[in-house]
Amino acid sequence: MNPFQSPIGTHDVLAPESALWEGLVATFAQYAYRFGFTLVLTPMFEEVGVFNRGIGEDSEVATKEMYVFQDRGERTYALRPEGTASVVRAFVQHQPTTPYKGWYVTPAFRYERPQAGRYRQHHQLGVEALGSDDPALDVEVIALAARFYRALGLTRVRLLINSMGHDECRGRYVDVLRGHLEEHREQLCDEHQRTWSHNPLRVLDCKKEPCVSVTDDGPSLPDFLCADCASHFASVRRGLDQLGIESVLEPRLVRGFDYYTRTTFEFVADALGNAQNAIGGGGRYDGLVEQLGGRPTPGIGFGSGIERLLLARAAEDVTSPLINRTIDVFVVDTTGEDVATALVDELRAAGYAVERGFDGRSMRSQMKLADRSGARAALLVGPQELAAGQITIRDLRSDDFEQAQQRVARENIVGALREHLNK
RNA sequence: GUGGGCGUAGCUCAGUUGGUUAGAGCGCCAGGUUGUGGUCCUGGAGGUCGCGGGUUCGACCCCCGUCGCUCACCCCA
Repeated sequence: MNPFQSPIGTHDVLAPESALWEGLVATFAQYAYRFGFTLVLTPMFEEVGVFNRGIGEDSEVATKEMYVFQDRGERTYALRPEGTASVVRAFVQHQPTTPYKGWYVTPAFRYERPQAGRYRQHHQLGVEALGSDDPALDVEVIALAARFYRALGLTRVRLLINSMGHDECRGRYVDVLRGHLEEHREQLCDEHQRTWSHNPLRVLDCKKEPCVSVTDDGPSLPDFLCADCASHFASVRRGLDQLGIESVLEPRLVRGFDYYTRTTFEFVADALGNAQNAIGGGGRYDGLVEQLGGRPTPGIGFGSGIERLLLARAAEDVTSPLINRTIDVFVVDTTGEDVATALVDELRAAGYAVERGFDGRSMRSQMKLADRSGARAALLVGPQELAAGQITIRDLRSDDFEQAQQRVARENIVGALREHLNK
């Protein structure tokens, strides 16, 4: 066994799998750009308050899952457990003009026991839109996610949606819910018998039978929306309908972070049979900017887990690569005269992806490498070519030795290769 | 944090009641073809059998501990 390996719950990603990551991120960048979002980069760690103020001091993530540490200056930091809080902190710090729309891709860290689709370091891509409470913006954010998933080739994805209202709606609901839970507290599962009073919304998330039936009979969140929130929610749903994006009202959907207000949503991949089938989620957080010290500013965003998106693609047997990472040409040089060194440089300058043999390997050996590289053509330089000032272009997709290769003058190689590859 | 399964070559895995030098397939390297890949043939490299302790004349195998992987609960992406 090696003395070192990647930490628990983390993974190295090498080719060819890494090409899927590249393709996924490139696709997301393309869609974010189309939707008017610009890239935002923030530190991977923040003062711990940035995170636990927003997501809730006593949420699961804040209490037991954060990677908290002290630096040498005895400041207390945490590795980011999710993407939103950092972007909002940066928004408050720099005060860009609104509406501000940023997209990101980032690792996220949570200290938990790993299992399928759940890691201590996972990766999210997402967007945040700040400075507008227009329901059309909610629709844009959700549509971006939906269009992106479709571009990945995912078809068995459902959108669950709910509205939590603003503080007052939510407060009234929580009061009534707490009352209901108190009446039926003996019927709750063991864990929630202890915690129902502290955070009643969490009971809605519980999948155990007793809690499910108690909350089924209880008050429903959408019934408590004020006129404004109800009409906002109706507009969001109407906008989604207009775009042909199907959404399923899920009154129990409250999500894990405390900062959510009004629109909340979650995308689940039905192809993932296990419990980790949420591939993305998000919502509005109209109070978060203020909580992090800014002027009252509404906002909405979503985040999506890269690992789960890839698992969902695999589960749906989607095989499109999203991006091509095979090389174009492989240079085989058996002269020992460094012909390849200048040749590959010239070809690369012309825009080709080029690999070559090293270590003075035999022609047979280098041809094997050429084949394995996936290159469409090999360029051969041996003593004969060197003496004649020529290069042999060898087509690697052909099995006809005579037809498959031609000699061209060294100085015409770029043009000849271009012509050859275009055939 | 709790529970199940599993740790043997780069990968996927065999390994007899505990008995000489731990094997296979794939992959890798070289050769057959001193200038030609993808097929075929031959050869080679590569292992502290996760780690530590114990039982035994003898341990990959049995026992204890530990670390890791994995799956599930919980929660989430």
